[in-house]
Parts: sequence; C-alpha cells; structure tokens
Amino acid sequence: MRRADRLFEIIQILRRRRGVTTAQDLAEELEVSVRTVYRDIVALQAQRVPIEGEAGIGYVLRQGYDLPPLMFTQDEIEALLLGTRITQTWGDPELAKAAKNVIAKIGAVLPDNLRPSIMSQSIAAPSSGSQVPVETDLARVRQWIREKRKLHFNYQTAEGKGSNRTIWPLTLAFFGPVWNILGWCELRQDFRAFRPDRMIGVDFLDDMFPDQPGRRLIDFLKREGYELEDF
DNA sequence: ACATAGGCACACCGCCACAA
DNA sequence: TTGTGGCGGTGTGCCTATGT
Repeated sequence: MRRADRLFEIIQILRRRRGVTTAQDLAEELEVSVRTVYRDIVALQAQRVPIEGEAGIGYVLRQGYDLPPLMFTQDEIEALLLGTRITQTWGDPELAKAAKNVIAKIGAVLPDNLRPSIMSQSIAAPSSGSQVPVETDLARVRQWIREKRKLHFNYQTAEGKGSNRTIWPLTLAFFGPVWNILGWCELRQDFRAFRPDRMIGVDFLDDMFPDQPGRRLIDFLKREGYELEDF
C-alpha cells in the first residue's frame, strides 16, 4: 500500500470506528509497525486533520471532520459499471434492483462531464444464455449468511445421488455461470460448496451458528491459499 | 471518604539500520 | 533520498490497592 493510500485509510478507519482507536489497532489493520502509524498520524496532523491522541487512551478523529469530496476516475466509473451490469444480469432480483439503484444514485452526484459515462452502454455484461435456473431464494440465502443462520436441504450431486445436509452458510460465490454457497457442512464436518440449483427443499432454519475458529470463511480461505481481498 | 503510590497501557520521540 | 521497522526511553492517564 502506498503511503498516501495508508494516510487516507487511517482517516477512514478512525471515521469508521468513531470511538478511540489505538496505534496498535491501526498498525494491525494496516499491516505496518506502530512506529510507522505514529509517523503517519504526525503527517496527518501536520495537514490539519483533527486527530487527537491521548497517552493511555488512543486516537480520536474529531467529530464533524470530513474528507474533501471524492471523485471517480474514468476507470473507476467503468469498474463500477461493470460490477453493477454483472450483478443486474447474474444476481438475484433484489440484487439486480439494488445495482440499478446504485447506478442512479452515483449518476445523480457525478458532475456533468462524467455523468454520460455511468449512463452509457460502454461496458456490458449480457446473459450468454448459459445461466442455470435456480429455484432457491438467493436473496434469502444472503440474509441467512448475514444473520449466521443454518440451512437444511437435500443435495443432489451431478450423478443424481441425494443426501440431507445442514450447513453453516458462509458466502455466496459466483463462479460464472453458476452460483455456489460455500459453508461448513455438519454431515461432512468440513467446508463444502453447494450449487443452489441442486439444492432441493431448502429449509431456512432459525438456528444460529457460532463464529467458531476453524469453521469461518477466513479459515477456508487460508486453507485454500486465497487472499481475503482476492476472493 | 479521601489521598497516595504503583502498575499498566499507551502516546510520543530519538536513534539506528536496512531496503528500494 | 525516502520510507520503514525495531529498540529504548520518557511522559501521561487510568485503575486498583493501600494507608490515613
């Protein structure tokens, strides 16, 4: 991470956390030493960013401080456009609607010279016709992932073999053209990926699952050698 | 109940070494 | 040259135990 990016990130972290944040916390999140954080804080304070540090307490960003207005580059707009176009095509109806709203909201705040970019068809992600129809309510699956609630269903393999599964859904991943629900499978006692189009009789259970080390998404990603930001 | 001392956690600084 | 990490040290605020 470039230093300028890190300085920006420090402000974002302090804004996000609102309360007191120690240099140690910042160092861990930014993956730099505490010494570097101290230097960065001094640099920000020199730029008149109202960060207050107190010995034995931590750092606080004075309320009311705001960054200068953000503006997107052409590439950033097209990245957003691509993401929302893909979501509109491949996401569930609720996500598709949300993607449309995102475009409308961003378009409303862009300056006149950039607005045509977000409204244009310069980036498209039309359906190739290879979409696999899914009966499972993916919007509700997303909700269950957020709320850490279990799913129960009968899973059909490609060979037509069925088995009853109760899983701890961790993430909904799109491996075009199919969606996969990655979760901890109670039957196999291991991580498994399930295609929603092969899940029959999905039962959205009220049972919640714990944030148990070894069974979290981060544990799966580590095991498979994924970087969190790449997944 | 109040004052004090000590421990702890943290901010902050200077210095040095190292790498790009 | 610049950015970074590590180390050692100082100052400060909070909390708790202890003494009056």
